[in-house]
Amino acid sequence: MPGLVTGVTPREETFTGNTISHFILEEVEKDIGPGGRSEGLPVHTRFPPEPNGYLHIGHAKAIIIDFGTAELFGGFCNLRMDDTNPVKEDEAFVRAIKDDIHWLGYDWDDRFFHASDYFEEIFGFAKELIQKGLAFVCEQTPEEVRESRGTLTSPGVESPWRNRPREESLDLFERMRAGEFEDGRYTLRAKIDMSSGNMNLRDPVIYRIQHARHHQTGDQWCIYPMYDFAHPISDSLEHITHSLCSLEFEDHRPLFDWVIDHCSLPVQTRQIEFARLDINYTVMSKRKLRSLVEEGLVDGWDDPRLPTLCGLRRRGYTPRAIRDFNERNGVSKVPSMVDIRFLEHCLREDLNERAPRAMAVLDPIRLTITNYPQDLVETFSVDNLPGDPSSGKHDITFSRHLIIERDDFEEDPPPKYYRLFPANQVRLRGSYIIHCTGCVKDSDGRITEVLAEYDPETRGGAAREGQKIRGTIHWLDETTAVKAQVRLYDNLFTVESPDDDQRDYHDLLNPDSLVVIENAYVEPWLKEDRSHIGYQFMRLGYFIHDCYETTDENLIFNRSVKLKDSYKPA
RNA sequence: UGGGGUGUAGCCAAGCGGUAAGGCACGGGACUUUGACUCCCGCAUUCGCAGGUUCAAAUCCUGCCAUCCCAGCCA
Repeated sequence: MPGLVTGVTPREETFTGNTISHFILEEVEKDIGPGGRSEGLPVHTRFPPEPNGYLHIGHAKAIIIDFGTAELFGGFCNLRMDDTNPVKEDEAFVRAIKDDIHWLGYDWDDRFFHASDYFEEIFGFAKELIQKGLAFVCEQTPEEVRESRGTLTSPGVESPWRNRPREESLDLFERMRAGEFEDGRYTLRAKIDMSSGNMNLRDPVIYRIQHARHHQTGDQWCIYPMYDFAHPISDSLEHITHSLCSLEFEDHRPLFDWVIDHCSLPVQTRQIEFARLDINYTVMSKRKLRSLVEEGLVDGWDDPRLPTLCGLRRRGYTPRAIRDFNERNGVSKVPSMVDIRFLEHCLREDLNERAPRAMAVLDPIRLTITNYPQDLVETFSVDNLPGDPSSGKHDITFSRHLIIERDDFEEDPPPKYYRLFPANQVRLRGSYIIHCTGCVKDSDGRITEVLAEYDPETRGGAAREGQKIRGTIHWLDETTAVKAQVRLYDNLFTVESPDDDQRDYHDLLNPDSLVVIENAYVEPWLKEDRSHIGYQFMRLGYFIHDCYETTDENLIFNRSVKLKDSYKPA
């Protein structure tokens, strides 16, 4: 089944040829050079998703930076599940996360890890801190912690337990692990600086009691380390030289460094932050995506309107287009909002080069060639990619009754309209040049049929000597066309940044984000053919078989992206 | 007198003391058996603002302004 998971997308499918250069690469270069902090070490990065949701295109940026940087320097990139909070996470997401990364064309070989693999070590480093007098077991309630932390502009107050004897903290910490206390009774806190301007340094909690079953470690633990403690340790234990993450972790870096400095760790991992990807007319937050799915406003996590990787895949986006998009966007620290039209451009650019061409009619009207023999059926062979015989060929049939697009005919055309209208000539792509002789209407005045005559001299669509044909339209043979359902997708939201909008986001949803066309028609070879990158339906856009619902008998196509269209009625 | 970031075109983004790359979008034209593609042309006398240093400043200095992130026992 196309579109379903099939392993790592091969290199040639994702190759972009872009030259990549940005500030992170420059920093890494310095770090591994003479006198650098990672001198002599192989560049080693990691992609650390929390297994609590599906990956979206924002994660793709991180993946491309993490794996891409390692690749550029001939190093390694690990995949690590950041699973330090058992109540929020689930093994079920792991499979999907791996599939999406593989689909993007990256692989981690045997370097798949969990932060939970290091729980024992992390516990040990916590004890080291206690022994060094750099951590203590605190008995403050969550409310007390909050109150004594101070505010952004005023310093906090030290916990009364801050100077508890090390032996006492050590004993309590061991008993926390042993399960002697209920959730929330104690925490382990780093002893740093309650008056720091950086809230992260005001004696942060680094361990909490949580009697919850962990999807990896089961009931082995009832205390779990916090991200700020577990992350630098996991990185260093994996010999990660560069821990690349998004901007909101910038003020966690002093804490990251503190942990690296005070625990006996093997590698001085360096954290470097970059701006996360944001795209207009959509939402990227896990919370918003989840609510769209759970409220049934979209059709699951892989709804083609969503920016999730599984959604984009189903929509017909290619890994190459997504990589190209990210590489061309660049990496910086400027909080940015990228125009979705650039994403679409990258997809078109990829598909234009390799998507087979076919004809489809979305809004059909009959075209009768009045001077064409009643029972004749001709067959034309056309290139899958016009002008590129190596792309293969497929047959199309021609007969007296054809199907064309309703808006390719105008009884009374506006200026500069050069499709079909009475007395005008037009080419039916790949077959004949015809001239329009009129149309038939029903009693309501609605056009039911367009009439034309063909020129037998123009077989194949070639114009006569000196003849200029301005318009070429797509068509199907009524006798062979196959009915299909076509799903037209558009932006999910009507405003550029649903996130900054005051209004309820339900009111910002685009009512036309999905338009289902039940009786479209396509060429018959699409019943059997399954291009994994989809097709260009000429003059309409790029479309792909819906990977889950299409069958040989019941064709369903998703529109990946429209073709550009410079036609603007005067 | 909190801390940490960021300001170059409508949107991304190069630039690293020598006189504003590139892409998207947009406008115009050529070509065209897809109003697609391709190809031309146009699109910042100016880099958040104000001073200063310099022969020379988007790049260095000072001040100001705007904007984003941080007060989970989330990541």
